[in-house]
Amino acid sequence: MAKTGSKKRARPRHWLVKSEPGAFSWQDLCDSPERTTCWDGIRNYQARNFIRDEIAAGDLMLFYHSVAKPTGVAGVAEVVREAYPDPTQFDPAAKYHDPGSDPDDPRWLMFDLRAVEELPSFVTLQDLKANPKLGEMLVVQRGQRLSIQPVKAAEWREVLRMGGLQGSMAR
DNA sequence: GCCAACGTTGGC
DNA sequence: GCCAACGTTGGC
Repeated sequence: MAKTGSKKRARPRHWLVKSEPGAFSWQDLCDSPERTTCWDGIRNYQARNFIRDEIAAGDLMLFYHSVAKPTGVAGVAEVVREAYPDPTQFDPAAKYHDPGSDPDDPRWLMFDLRAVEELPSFVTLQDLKANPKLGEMLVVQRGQRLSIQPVKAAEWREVLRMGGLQGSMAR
């Protein structure tokens, strides 16, 4: 596993995380102690590899509501603790229990996420799809199910602009 | 509720 | 290693 400090790319990087608001919404994040939660339950290898290899403390994330009316980006969150083992994989009672994961070499990782700022105006998926500058953004691609997606710097700026957020975070 | 797209599993 | 079957995601 990558150790802290081994993630050498320029910081901060930008991401998009999906959550079904019926299970955990942007408001739920804001209402959490310290406006922070652990992002557990990731059981997809590509997303796991992002957590393990690329997501670092200080990275910023668009908090996206999937399976919602409407779907779209609700706010900006910050990674406040990077990759550590997701304990639910070892809990037989947990939905995300994975009996195949070795406690000495955990298969699944999580991180901690803190709400930073709500977008003054919610940016819907429809809005994103309608913006030609975002034509290559992963979340607008058909069939894109990855629950943690990298976001390019230009896309990040554009989404924040659309949501009415200017300033330092929009760099 | 429908169904397209995708990821995983398991037989061979 | 192939690929059909299955389960899940997620927009509509």
